[in-house]
Amino acid sequence: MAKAPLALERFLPYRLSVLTNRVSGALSRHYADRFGIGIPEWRVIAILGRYAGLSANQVAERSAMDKVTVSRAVAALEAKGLLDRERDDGDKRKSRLTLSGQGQKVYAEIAPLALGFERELLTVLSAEEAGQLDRIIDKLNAKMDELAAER
Amino acid sequence: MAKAPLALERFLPYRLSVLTNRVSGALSRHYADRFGIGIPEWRVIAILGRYAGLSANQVAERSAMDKVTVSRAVAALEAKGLLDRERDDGDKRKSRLTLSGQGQKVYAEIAPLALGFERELLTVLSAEEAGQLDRIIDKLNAKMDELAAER
DNA sequence: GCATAATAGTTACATTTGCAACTATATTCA
DNA sequence: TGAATATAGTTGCAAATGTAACTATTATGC
Repeated sequence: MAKAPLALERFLPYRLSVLTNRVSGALSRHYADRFGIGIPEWRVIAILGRYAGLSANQVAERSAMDKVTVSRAVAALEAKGLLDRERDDGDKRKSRLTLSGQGQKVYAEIAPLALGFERELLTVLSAEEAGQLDRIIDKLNAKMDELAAER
Repeated sequence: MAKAPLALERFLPYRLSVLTNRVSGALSRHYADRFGIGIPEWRVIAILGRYAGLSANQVAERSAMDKVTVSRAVAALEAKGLLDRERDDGDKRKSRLTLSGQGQKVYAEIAPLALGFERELLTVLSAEEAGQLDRIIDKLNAKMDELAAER
């Protein structure tokens, strides 16, 4: 039984990592240049653009970022006047987060830009392949859930 | 024509990023714990394990890391006694990099571990899907080449 | 053959990030 | 009730990373 040698350039985690870095890098350059916004901030905006009034923790859950990252992104957005924080009356530990008028304007500009980038990226895949990729990512994520649960 | 809303959890760059972080994180925990080695160092080991005697720049090319990252990883590995640096006679700017005996031992331990992780991950995909994923990654990378060339 | 440009690699600095410890508030249950 | 525990969010500190500037060496063009 021949042992497969480790060829980094064929190694899936490596390949994923390289592709992801290139994609995220290219995308974030778009809005970093134009809006002075980093990836975590952009994710918070994307979440709040769709679901206004979430707490920081809820944003963290939906964005797969940890709460420290979210906390800092929220603080940065607030400082830039893109986000409003309103203390929750029922539970004073929480805040309701919403995009300010400015924030909504930024969202309205970035969202199409991001979707356009995605569309452009997907031009190299057939509709079938795009569907395959989607399912495959879901499956791999499910596997990661399983592995994470084991420990 | 209805405009697709931006749902972060369906947005490809985001999905790739989340999956990749989880995969890389899980994998690197394996060898970080056991060998006190980070991702860049592991990549250098993987490359040199297969192609001994490359220069730092050649390692950078093959590993898709920039030369600063490689430089630091090489320095760290040398400090740990896992790597030998030998000044090139023809061109004194370069060095030939090789794994030391120790380094080869680490390589011999990590490589199967990494391949085992990959195999485990791929258990959730059919052979067909694994092939699809491979091709899709290649296509997306090609697209990124194209986009990078444009600017 | 010498000034200029290119290349290999390193260093410095600023930014990002992640973990752990912390504050403040809320919940649990004896 | 009130002591112990949990949760929301922040802060501090250390490590990782990227960009730009730097050194040393080699290649190029006039």
